Amino acid sequence: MVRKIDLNNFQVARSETARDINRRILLNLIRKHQPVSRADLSRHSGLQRSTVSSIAEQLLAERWVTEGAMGHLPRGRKPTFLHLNRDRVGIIAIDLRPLKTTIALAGLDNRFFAQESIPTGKDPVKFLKQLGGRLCDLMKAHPHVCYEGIGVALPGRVDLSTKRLFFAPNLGWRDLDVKTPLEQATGLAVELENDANTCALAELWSGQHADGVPNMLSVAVTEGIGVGMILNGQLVRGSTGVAGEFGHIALHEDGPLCNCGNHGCWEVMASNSAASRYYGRTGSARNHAVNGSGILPEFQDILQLAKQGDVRAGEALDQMAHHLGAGIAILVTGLAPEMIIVVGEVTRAWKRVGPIIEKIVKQRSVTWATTRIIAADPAEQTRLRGTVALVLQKHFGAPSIA
Amino acid sequence: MVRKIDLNNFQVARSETARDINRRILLNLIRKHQPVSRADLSRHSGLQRSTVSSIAEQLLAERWVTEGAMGHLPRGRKPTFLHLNRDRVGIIAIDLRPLKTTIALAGLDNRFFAQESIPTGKDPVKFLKQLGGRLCDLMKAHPHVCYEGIGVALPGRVDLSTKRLFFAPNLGWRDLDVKTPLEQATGLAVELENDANTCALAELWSGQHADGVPNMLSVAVTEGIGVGMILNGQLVRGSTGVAGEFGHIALHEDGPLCNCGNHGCWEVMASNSAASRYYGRTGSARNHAVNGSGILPEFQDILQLAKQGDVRAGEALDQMAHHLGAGIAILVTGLAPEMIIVVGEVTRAWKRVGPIIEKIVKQRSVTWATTRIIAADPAEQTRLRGTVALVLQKHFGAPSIA
DNA sequence: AAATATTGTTCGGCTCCTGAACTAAGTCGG
DNA sequence: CCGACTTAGTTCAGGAGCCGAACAATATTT
Repeated sequence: MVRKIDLNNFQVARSETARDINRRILLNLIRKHQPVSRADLSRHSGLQRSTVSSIAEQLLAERWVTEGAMGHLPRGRKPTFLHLNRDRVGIIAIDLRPLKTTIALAGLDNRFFAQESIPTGKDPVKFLKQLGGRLCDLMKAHPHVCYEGIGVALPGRVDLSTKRLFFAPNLGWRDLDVKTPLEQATGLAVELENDANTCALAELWSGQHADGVPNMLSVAVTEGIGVGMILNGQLVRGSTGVAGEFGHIALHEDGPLCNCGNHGCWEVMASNSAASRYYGRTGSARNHAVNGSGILPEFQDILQLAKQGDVRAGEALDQMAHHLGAGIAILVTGLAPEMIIVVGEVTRAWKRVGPIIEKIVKQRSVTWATTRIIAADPAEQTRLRGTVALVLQKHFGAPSIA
Repeated sequence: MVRKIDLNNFQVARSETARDINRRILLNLIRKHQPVSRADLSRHSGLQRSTVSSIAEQLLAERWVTEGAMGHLPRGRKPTFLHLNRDRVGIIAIDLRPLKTTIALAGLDNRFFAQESIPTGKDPVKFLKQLGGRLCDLMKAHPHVCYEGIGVALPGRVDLSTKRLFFAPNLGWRDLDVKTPLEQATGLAVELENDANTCALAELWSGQHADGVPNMLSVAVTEGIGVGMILNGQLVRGSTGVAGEFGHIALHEDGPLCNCGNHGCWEVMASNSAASRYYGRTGSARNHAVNGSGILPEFQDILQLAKQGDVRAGEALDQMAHHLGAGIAILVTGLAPEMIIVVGEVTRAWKRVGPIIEKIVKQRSVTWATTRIIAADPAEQTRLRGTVALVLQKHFGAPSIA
């Protein structure tokens, strides 16, 4: 895929550029093949053994990698293995959701060695102050970590240039600076990203299905629907950062009214809230409240009921799945990714929902054969892992050249 | 935009890599600012004057650029201007459309200095043989050109790995090797690309509106609808090369039957053929044939009639525009490009069609403000210019690194 | 013990960028 | 008319970094 050089924003190559490029390649190869010897790296990369040694020396000095045990070969000198230095960096991952906010501390190996959740406050300024305090506590509790940065997943789109949150519909927050308060509280660089985008990043950088997959989409289903797009191996954010709002494309012009002002948007037809609505309507009674908190049941309850064999709940899920499939069919037809990963509570009923989606997509998309549709494992904490990837990208991503 | 390094397909940096990168940057700067002095290039690029001189020397030796007239400054030594060597390369551009195939010979400056059209034959093998013969004639007629390659725009998608044409619905060609016969006839490298993609490339590389626009879509409206996507400054081809088939997303589940087997696809609702159908239906008479060749009038005739004030023709165009807008609204909402360029005969009635599209998009897309919708100038031969860009990309595109 | 295989290091040679010094060629002010 | 100043372009030493060959280290096999 040839890219046009952006003459308004490019980097010329300096003497050190080659080293930067090769360093990143080796870092990625070590990440993939660890533990791995210098000689193996040379073979994998095509670089000379001498060059690999030189770069390895630097990486060791910078503590990105460590030398490990000796290997064993049928003949010849034993290789010394290199692997990523797990303790080198700490990344603070934050998943800010409408109800609760999760904070975690991750190492280079994408494993979390601390995690806590707090309820998300309504007042953004107050809450960000509280969150900043929590982060300081976390850092004080782990003083020997070399902190690399903070990644935040937000339930809304982030302005590419100002780095402010445009609008988070389910929080009611608008044009908010999330970055500065957290940076001032912690002294670390903060990277913001839309939650659907972080899901896609998570799958790209640490997914099980994503090896060598340059085109993949995440479909994040909650109260709304957001899509994260990885195309040609990179996140697509569109003009100002608002790409991915497929949740607001019109599926049925005469459908229910959406918050956005239009009728029959995908997320009105296929989100968790839609399922709640379907449940309310299927029977005759409208206020069959389950948890007593409102007129319509929470989506969690519908999942629970369906599992227990409740027919109405099951049918609500089926309807939701049908419309999810209709939207995904559009994505498959238009973008033909190798993979689409569905994220959200709905995956807990994947045995029921998955086949319906598959069926609709096969029916409606000419190009269905090119795309695998996969449910994200809820245990994998896709959002959180994505924010880690967001921070690690800086070191492991392709260098920004030309 | 950080890209993940593809460990199955990467290039390490060698000593010459820096030169390759900087050479491409300078080549692009010369293209943009020509005529331009070495000193100016140094300022634009940030490279040392000595480095610029060294690279310029190479480019002169390779005849990519030539030294032109002296400039004039209020003070100091006169600069010698550099500009692209227009005569350096010849690119053969081929636009293969269902009815006619256009062949042109272009220089580095995107200007065509020879052009001819032949009717497209029904038998692909026979036709490709004939086309190859024509190409040889063209090359013989211009023997002093240094031929760089052949770019072909096809009315169908091309398999990324096999480079074969998957399927061209309006030609009825299926799984066809277009590349080999043309390469054998001419001895030149042949690049194939879908016509919607070439339109997008044309706008990216030689468009008037595309300066510094990394995200843009082309919507190619003919008997069907194809979309070409430039995202993050590069063509998105999807899994096997079939991305962009937005023409086959379902707009109305109960709409007319499409060739693809589904109902209410965008291209059934908004293509040239759709307008012909609307024309036939608006009045009571169905076979109001205009050219006498069939039951429905050609789209050309509808445009003509509408221009002459025919109400039915105008209403058919309005309907078509309405549905074009509905599809474009989906693209704007989901991909939020800076720009969408509409290509096809329909742009000849843009004064009528454009405002309707704008209106629908504003109504339906939350993100409409981020996107300009523009009609391609038919005189600019977007398809042909795109195939030239396809070939030139190899030299002017960002280097494939890491 | 010698031959062979494999890992990892050292070093000269090459490419290429930087930056300072230098040459070339113009304007301007006295 | 001439020297001061300015800008364009070239030359050259110095340093970063890759390559490739030679070499040292270490293991197995004969």
